[in-house]
Amino acid sequence: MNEVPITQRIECENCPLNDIPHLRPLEDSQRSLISTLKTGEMTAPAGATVLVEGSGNAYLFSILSGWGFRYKTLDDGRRQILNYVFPGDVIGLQGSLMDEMQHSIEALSPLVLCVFQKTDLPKLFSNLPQLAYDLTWLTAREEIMLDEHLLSVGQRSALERTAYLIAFLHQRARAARMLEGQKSIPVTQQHLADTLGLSIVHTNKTLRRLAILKALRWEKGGCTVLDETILLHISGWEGLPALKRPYI
Amino acid sequence: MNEVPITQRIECENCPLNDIPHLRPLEDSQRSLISTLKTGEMTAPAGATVLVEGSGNAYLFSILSGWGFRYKTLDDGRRQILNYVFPGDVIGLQGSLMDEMQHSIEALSPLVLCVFQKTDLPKLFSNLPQLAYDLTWLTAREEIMLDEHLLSVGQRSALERTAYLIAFLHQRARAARMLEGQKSIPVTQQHLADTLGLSIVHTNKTLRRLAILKALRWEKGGCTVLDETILLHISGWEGLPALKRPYI
DNA sequence: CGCCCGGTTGACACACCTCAACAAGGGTGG
DNA sequence: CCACCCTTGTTGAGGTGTGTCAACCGGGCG
Repeated sequence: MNEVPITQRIECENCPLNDIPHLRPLEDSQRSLISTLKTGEMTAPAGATVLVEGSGNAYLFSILSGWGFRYKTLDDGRRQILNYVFPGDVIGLQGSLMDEMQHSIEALSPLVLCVFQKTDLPKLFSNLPQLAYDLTWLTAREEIMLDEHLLSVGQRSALERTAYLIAFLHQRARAARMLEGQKSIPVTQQHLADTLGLSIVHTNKTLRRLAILKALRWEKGGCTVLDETILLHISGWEGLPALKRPYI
Repeated sequence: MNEVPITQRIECENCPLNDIPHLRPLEDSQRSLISTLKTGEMTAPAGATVLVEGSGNAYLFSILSGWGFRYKTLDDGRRQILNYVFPGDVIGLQGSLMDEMQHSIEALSPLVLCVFQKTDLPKLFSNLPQLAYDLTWLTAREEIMLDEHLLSVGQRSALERTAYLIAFLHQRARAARMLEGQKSIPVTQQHLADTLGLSIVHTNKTLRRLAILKALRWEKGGCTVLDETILLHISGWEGLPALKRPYI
């Protein structure tokens, strides 16, 4: 499933990321430089494993469309979902900077990925300092999200934690314009449980409490946020900083 | 306590970091360039808060000596320790890249910090691509550690988690040459509890179990690892990748 | 039709939390 | 020098949040 043919189809001028208001627009000169680095595209169906822990993959990807998640597993199968990935996110950087990936990535919905060669990374730092800066910015932003997840799993109760997670996914998805047309967040309760560090049964009961509070509605294969204010209030989370983020 | 006088005392050629074998040595040209960016030094006594969540600090620091930790708190006082910082680590990058810090940093032992101006960061990316690359490398490494912490807090049992944390601190401290002369890890059980997401009482009982297994010994104000193999075995952790890491 | 997957619910178990009391230092002030 | 307090660590008893087990439901799909 990692062997999907790589072909270039979308030109960078028509990149779907250009239309997402949450992303800081690229200058034309930057875009043309990026387009020289772009190797091609890759698609992955929902449920596919895009990157595998322990592998030393040769590519760096930027997500053009779709949902996915990063995770690690223990030997006996316990799985921790670390974070979710959205259009504009860069994945595979670990495999490019270090020798191998320390986590895996799986598609939640069909993914379209923009492919770069990991060997171009030093070139990017030498020739495109602004893009290198953006890349570091994105990595620092990932750290901010992980910090909040860790605070959540370590200190918040099941109800607080679940409210936080749903609000987090809602904010990120909305920023990426992925909830237009009443679309819901495409996760199973097992995904949420593995993110929260809770059992699936308790996750279910906690979600029902939030549904009774009219904070969300569970639909087949996903959930829809009805009242983000309640979720933020329950979790005591302030929400993501409203920064225009760069992309590559 | 954030107002310790800033003065330059140590020349970069005599930087204590040069002597730590775990760090990839700088080339002379790099070191001289860094020395032009170095603004001075700052010291902080044990227990001092070096950086505060929500502040937009003007500096970027590299740790020359001492132990510290990063943490976040909830409104009602619950605290989650996110990670520990060691000599060679860079802190304050969030305040430099974004508007403000999303976490605080406190000194566990007296800290000596090397101070850089945050406004020099774009200059560093433009003029010193290798150092910018190293900075990104360090950020990616921080992400790897956070991923493992999250896996730990989310999925591992109290015993597994505690074993992991002690082994982790031991490996990092040893790499930084901070355990020479029978020195122990200078944390209280409250620190460990706040890292593990456990109560202090249960942390105490779990540490005693590990002590009975002869994996560690608790001493006044810290712990000493007696048998790292046991800790790794209990936690099912493979240890930190043995990479020579860069520093700035 | 029948199977499988995802979601729901109740009963019960247990890992971990809270409360509480105490011990051993270390620091400080008289 | 002692007296006192505060911090840190230790231990027991009992409570609870969350896990485990198990049964069932509905829909999608072969």
